[in-house]
Amino acid sequence: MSGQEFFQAGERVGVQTTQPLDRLLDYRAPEGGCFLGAYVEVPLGPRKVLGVVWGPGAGDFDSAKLRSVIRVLDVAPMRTEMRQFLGKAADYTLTPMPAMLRLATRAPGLSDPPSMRKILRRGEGTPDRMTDARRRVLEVLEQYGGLAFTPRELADMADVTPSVVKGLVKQGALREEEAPRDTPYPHLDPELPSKQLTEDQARAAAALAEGVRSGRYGTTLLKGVTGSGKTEVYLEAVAAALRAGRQALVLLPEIALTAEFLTRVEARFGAKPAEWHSGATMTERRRVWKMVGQGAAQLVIGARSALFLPFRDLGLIIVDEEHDTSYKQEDGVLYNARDMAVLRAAMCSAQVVLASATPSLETWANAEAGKYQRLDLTSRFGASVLPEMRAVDMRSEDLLPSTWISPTLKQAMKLRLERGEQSLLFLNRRGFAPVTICRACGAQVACDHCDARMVEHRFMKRLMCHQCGETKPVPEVCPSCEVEGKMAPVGPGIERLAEEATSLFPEARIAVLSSDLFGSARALKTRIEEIAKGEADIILGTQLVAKGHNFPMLTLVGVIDADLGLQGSDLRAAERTFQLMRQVAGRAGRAERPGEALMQTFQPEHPVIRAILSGDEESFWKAEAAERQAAGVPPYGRMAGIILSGSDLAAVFDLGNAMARNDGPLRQIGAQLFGPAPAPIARVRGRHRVRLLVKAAKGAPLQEAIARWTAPLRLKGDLRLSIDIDPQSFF
DNA sequence: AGCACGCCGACT
DNA sequence: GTCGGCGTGCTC
Repeated sequence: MSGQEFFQAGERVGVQTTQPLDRLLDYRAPEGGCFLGAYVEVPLGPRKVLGVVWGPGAGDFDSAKLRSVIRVLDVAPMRTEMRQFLGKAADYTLTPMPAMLRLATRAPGLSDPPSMRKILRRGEGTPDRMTDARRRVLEVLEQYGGLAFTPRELADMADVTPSVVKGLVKQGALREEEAPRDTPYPHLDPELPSKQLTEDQARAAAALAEGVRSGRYGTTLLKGVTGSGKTEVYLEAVAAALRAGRQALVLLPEIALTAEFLTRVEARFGAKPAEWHSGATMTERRRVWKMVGQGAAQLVIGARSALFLPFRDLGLIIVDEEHDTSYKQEDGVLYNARDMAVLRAAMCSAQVVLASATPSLETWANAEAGKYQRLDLTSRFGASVLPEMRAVDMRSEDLLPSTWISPTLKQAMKLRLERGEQSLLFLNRRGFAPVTICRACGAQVACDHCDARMVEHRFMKRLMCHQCGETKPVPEVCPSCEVEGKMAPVGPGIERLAEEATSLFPEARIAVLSSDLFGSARALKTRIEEIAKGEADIILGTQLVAKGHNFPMLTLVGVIDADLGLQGSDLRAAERTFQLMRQVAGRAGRAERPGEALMQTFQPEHPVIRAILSGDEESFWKAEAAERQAAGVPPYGRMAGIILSGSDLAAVFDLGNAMARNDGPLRQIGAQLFGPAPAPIARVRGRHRVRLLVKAAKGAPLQEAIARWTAPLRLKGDLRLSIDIDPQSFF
């Protein structure tokens, strides 16, 4: 490895492009030369493509055919640590480098010259007639000293029409200038007063700040129940990073949570940070990407893809709600943002904080093994006890068919209504009914494109496939036996539960929180705020409600089906159920009122249910860890999923069988191979899916073996293969 | 990823 | 004869 940082014009450079070529291509450095890591535009066949100067050229390509870099883009070169990070992430996830590079260059207009806009400053001239409106405009400029504004901003601030501003320009009282459109983010001030921290919080904050000051890599599990003030604590770690002049990144699992979070950041640091998520506009994304690279964005709040932003000096990554399953990217490049955060931090000597009330077993085990530091926040504001948690044994409850609220739960809800308090019912099933069945022949309505059953959504009067989004009307006639009027909804969905709650408590104000009932994150946020203010008596929610909202009037949580997720072959089912219930249960009694959590279950003696009710988390984790260790599954073993797909089922299976026969590389590392078997969702959008599962010992070189195993394959026709290292979901 | 090249079946 | 299907290979 040469330590060369700059390449003279005409020198050979190796360029990594975003095109799916799994190797570097040699080019000549452009006129004026280029730096290592420069983002460049290069000719490839008849096209111009985006690339990054990855190193010196290999020199194995005919000089006569060598072409030149077209131009160097006007952005900071990619840092060495970023190239290393992308390389390691590619190796780990078995993702081709170009796909990795595409993740890191997801900024619109990257190759465009910096976009300019018109701004106005105070000019030399004085207007011939000084009107009231004109005076106001000039006063605004005076007030802000040397600052300049766009005509629009200036007109708004002075409360005049744009024509007044235009007039002043004509008179020479205002001067027009061209300035870059992408401007630095406002300065964040870590010295503004923080919230008063409890002793517990202050101790944790100090420990995190010390880690940040060390300037070294380190990962900390910050564990604290809902309401223990995790956010306040890790914002102090952010403050420490800002003081050290380094950048910080906060990853949030859900876009819906960012708005509330931005307000808290503003309160602590005096300005809003940069925001990175799929909902942001093109202009905003480009600004974030460029400013992050220049160090002109000190703090970024973002979704998992923010990990691939070109930070100039990243000193801290917070992964909030680290156990959240949405950190796992499930299509395209398959990666887990939590693990990639740790990798990235290791590459740039940053600290990672994994915050959660209910950490994933992986994180818990890493802390247990001493690989991560662990900080516990135990005290809560107000009442310092967990809610009272009880199981409702559904075997002895007297329930009418097609109803799901037990008399015990109903009684508890009635009490809350009388006291003017809120109840929350949790059911992780969207729609009205999960299954539509024919009472004549027993057939279930399935999606025409996938094998998933279709879910009735009564509010839109249609059936919907939660796999592909396909909808169709509820059939009058059975598609299978053609008998009329026998189609019936079976099982509970959140909408149906709402119907039941309405009939039980006709006077109550009922709010339903389900992702498909809201058009935008904003609408959802507004509704959540209304509910927090007390504008609902009964809240019905899916997964959404388990995500850390504060409802002060809430004193009862009812889990409609605690058994959902306990059964099934997913190795993380028990963990998920545990996390979900703990988190939902944590909602109750956040303010002073004592809370109660009721779990409806048909198996109250199940170890998971018992562990949750006992309130002893450590014993749950230890039991679950022992079970996983015995089974040799993550985090005590390694797994990878191989999904094969294609339109011809037989061809997909043939490929799977051929792969299973030629599993030499896997056997060499002592790995086991399961399948091929139809993937749990065996058909998606008309494509058949077959799954192979690889299981290996913890220390085994799994990626290397899979790479050797799959490398010789030539995929014919529309066959596709995707590799999922550390699969999260088995669906 | 695109795009050209090329080798076979179905037409003018 | 030639148009066009898409399988195979190349791009510095």
